[in-house]
Formats: sequence, C-alpha cells, structure tokens
Amino acid sequence: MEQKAGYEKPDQEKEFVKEITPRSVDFSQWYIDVVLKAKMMDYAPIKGFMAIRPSGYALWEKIQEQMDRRFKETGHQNAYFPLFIPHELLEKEAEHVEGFSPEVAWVTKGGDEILSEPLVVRPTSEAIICDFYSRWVQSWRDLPVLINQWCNVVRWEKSTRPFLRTSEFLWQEGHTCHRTEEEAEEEALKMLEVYRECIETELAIPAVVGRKTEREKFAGALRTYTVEALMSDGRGLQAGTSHNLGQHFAKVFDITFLDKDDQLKHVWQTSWGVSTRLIGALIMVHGDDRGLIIPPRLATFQAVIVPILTKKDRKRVLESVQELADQLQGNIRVKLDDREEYSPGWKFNDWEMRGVPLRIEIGPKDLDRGQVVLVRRDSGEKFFVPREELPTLLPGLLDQIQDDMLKKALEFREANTRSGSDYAEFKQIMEEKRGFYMASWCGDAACEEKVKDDTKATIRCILFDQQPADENCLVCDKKAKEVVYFARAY
RNA sequence: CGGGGCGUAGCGCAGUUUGGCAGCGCACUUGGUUUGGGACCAAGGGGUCGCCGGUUCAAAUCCGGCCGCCCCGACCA
Repeated sequence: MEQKAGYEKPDQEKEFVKEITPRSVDFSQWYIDVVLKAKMMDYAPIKGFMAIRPSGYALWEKIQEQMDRRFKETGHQNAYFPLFIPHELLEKEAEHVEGFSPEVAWVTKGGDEILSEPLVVRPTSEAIICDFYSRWVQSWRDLPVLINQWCNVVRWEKSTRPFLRTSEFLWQEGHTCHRTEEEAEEEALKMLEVYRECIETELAIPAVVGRKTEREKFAGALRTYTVEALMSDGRGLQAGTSHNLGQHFAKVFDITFLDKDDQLKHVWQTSWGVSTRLIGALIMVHGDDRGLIIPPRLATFQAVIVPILTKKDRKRVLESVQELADQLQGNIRVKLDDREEYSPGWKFNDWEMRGVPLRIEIGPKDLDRGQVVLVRRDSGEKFFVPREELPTLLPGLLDQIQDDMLKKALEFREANTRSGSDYAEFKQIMEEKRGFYMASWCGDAACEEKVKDDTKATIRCILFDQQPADENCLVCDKKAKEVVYFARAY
C-alpha cells in the first residue's frame, strides 16, 4: 500500500456523502467523484474530451474575470486568432514542432475535398500569431505588442484527467513583442507575478515561482518560468507558465522592425498562459471528503439560505427567508434554496458537495429568537447570530474564510516542503510523504534524469536568487549551481 | 505503446462458473404524508445485456473477431 501525504483525521461525525470516496482511500477516485458529483464536468463520447458544466464553467468565468482584469491593468488587449494552423507554419520553428508534433490533431479534409495543404488544430498559437506579427510589426513605434487571447486548444493526450489534462482545454495565451531582450524578460517575469498574485489572492492557493530546467521548458522558448502549487496529496502541479521566447520565433517568422538607430532588428517575444487546469488545482488544494470548498472570492454563490419548513410555520419561514435574500443581495452573492421537494438535510449535503462557502439556516425556532444559523464550509463551524447583524457581519466573515483557506493551504505546503542533501532520505520522502523537496543541483540533466528514474519526481522549478545552501549536488555530489524544488507532479 | 481490469436501465451493480421469463439499489414519474444532517408509503415508466459473426430448440451466459472505457507503467506544455 502506498502512503500518501497530508490527510486530515477522519471526521468523527461520519456524515459524509456516500458517493464520494474518502481521500485517504483513493485520492484519484476522490477527485473524479468530486468533479462528477459537484456537476463540474461530464465525460464526452470522445476519449480525453469533456463538457464543462455550469458549476465548473462559472468557476472558469470567475478566474477569467480576475485574470483578464489584471491583464488589462498591465496594458494588454484581447484579440482572437484562427483555430487552424497551416502545417508549414507550425514546422518553421524546429524545437517547437518537435515538442508538439506527437500531440497535434490534423484536418486533412474540407467537406469532400482533400486539402492540398493539411491544417493542424492549434496546440498553442505561437506559429499562427507570429505569422500575423511579421506583418503587423514594421517600426519600433509598433512596439511593444501586448496581446492576449482567450481560446481553446487541442493536444492529443495519451492519458487524461478531467481539468488537469484533457485533449481540449480552455486557456488564455498572451503573446507579446518587444524592442529589447531586457524588456521581454521584464514582461515574462511581470506576467509570472500576475499569475502568482492572482492565484494566491483569488484562488487562495499559495504558489512557488521559479524557472524551468531545459528538460521542462516550453518547446522553442529561451527560458520558461513557472508557477507551481502543491496539491493535498503531496503532488506538484504546474499552475501557469510564462516564457521568454527570445528571438527564436522572430527569426524564423521574420518579425523585424526598423529601430531608432536605423537598424533592422528582430523583436524579442514572450508568451504566457493559464488554463482550466486551475480548476483542478482549486479542487485538489481545498477540497475535502465532503466535496468542493470554493474560496469566497471565486464562488458564484457565497452563501446559500436553507429554510427549515414545517407544516405549521411554512409560510412565515418562506416569507422571512425571501426577505433576507432580498436584503443581502448586492451585499454578497446569495442563493435562496426554497425548493420544497428536497429535505434540509439533502440540501446541506448537496451545497457542501458543491463547495458553497457559507450556509444560512432559518427555521421556526430561529424566527422566534431573531437569529440565524451560520455554518462555514471550510471549517464546519456552526454559530448562531442575531439576524440584524448579518449584513454587516457577512462580508467580513467571507474575507475571513478566504484568508483562512489561504493560510491552511500555506501551512500544508510549508509542512510538506522539506529540504536536505541526503539522497537516500530524499528518495524515501518522495516515495512516502511526497511534497516539495528543496535541494542543491549541479545543473546536469543526467542528475535530473536519474532522480526521475529513481523516484518519478522531477525538478518543478529552479528558485530565483538562491545560493545553494549545500555546496554539492543532491544526486552526484559535484559542485552545485542551483537550488531547486523536486516533486512528483501531475 | 506494454501489463491488468471492465462493458447488463440515467448512475452503481448482481446474474455469466453450470445456456431456460432481464433483476436489485439509487435516480426518475404520479398521488399522499413529511421537512433542524441525503424522509416515508403506495402505484408507475425506463433495456439493441458494447458491436459483428458462430454453436444451439434456446445465448447476457459458450466460441471467434472487433470496438470502447478505467487503473498501473511508458510518453508528455
């Protein structure tokens, strides 16, 4: 039996929804159960594809809204580029095509006609966008180009998991052109920080930033930066990436401009993206054995009001909750669940499974006492509060929940981030406890490869501005150059 | 691509060994009673047993072929 990291003690109450496999039994099955039972997605009749259902898509819309706002604030504009890419364009950048060709989907026919020039469905849009940029950029006055697109991409994956790796997924890809290398580097790092901050603030996920190794970097990039998060089973997940593309694409796609000094130069480019994978991260960082826990800032409904209806008091309870719902609208995002065909207990379980941060219960007894029952989804805490205090109390409580969720995730990550210089100990930790392991590395791909063979762990990122604490490489014991995080990753 | 498992109602499964009326739980529909942690009673609806072929009086069940899905590995922004 494989041991897994970081499970909570089983809840004493044992009131869990039966359909969800406990995390301690089988984390993968737990994840699948949650995404299905919370109606986040459904499997498509094609392997590796899925429908994102309204409650999953609502999360994506919130993520988009928050990311998009930050992109605009940093000077970017949205645009849209074609779904199909002529194969010859994709082929131009050698490393790029080599990286993606195993997973591209092809279009070889249009109607009844066999296409003379086959098309590929975009696995990412560098090629087609660079083709446009070569015409749009002429002068230093055209720079910088700061464009983002929200779209779908297709990568023919061999093994897939809902939200984490599907053959089609939704994402955004920023594509920028700059006059100088410094400016491109600054952009790549700026957007990396936008990702980190947004993921931390909105998704309540603490993320580590760093640089990818040669082995892990984007096909065709000069350097790849990454935002890495730790899931509650101790595995790492790449939550976003930002690339300094250098002039690789500019040279093959001929994106040139006449600079102030009258010299014809190639632009320096970046690209950066986050995808619907973030939804998977959200589930795996915050979820528990009852299902999802959505941070208040991203929740479609921040609180759900469940009336307790009895035959005698039905009418006055219904009137009262309606009044409360009206009163709270505009203050917080609230949902009144006044369906009479479901029992309160059923609703409690259902809304918990779907992760609504707060539940407000109101029954006859509460009406008599002028109070409501509040239940926090994240902690399970239950309290009785005077009804008139709700409008002032709720926004603060939601902020508190958001903070507590981030704090809890951060504590988990810290407790599961270890460091050391003993390779045997490292192997044991990757096998038993997992989590992040910080260590010194010589920079040699062979050591990276050996770790993978021995432990299935990979270098998630090279930390910025860190001098190796240990002088020697964790693996080969030669002089170390970098400090890296190892983890088994999704 | 390699190893293992599975395919029967919307979902989860039994039935296959030993061929003989297509079953159970949940969900769904209608009516009634209920409602403070997945309520109860009654009456209903729902099937190309993955597909194609073979054996047989008779196939979910036996035989052959094919397809698909899941898990583990390999590969993988």
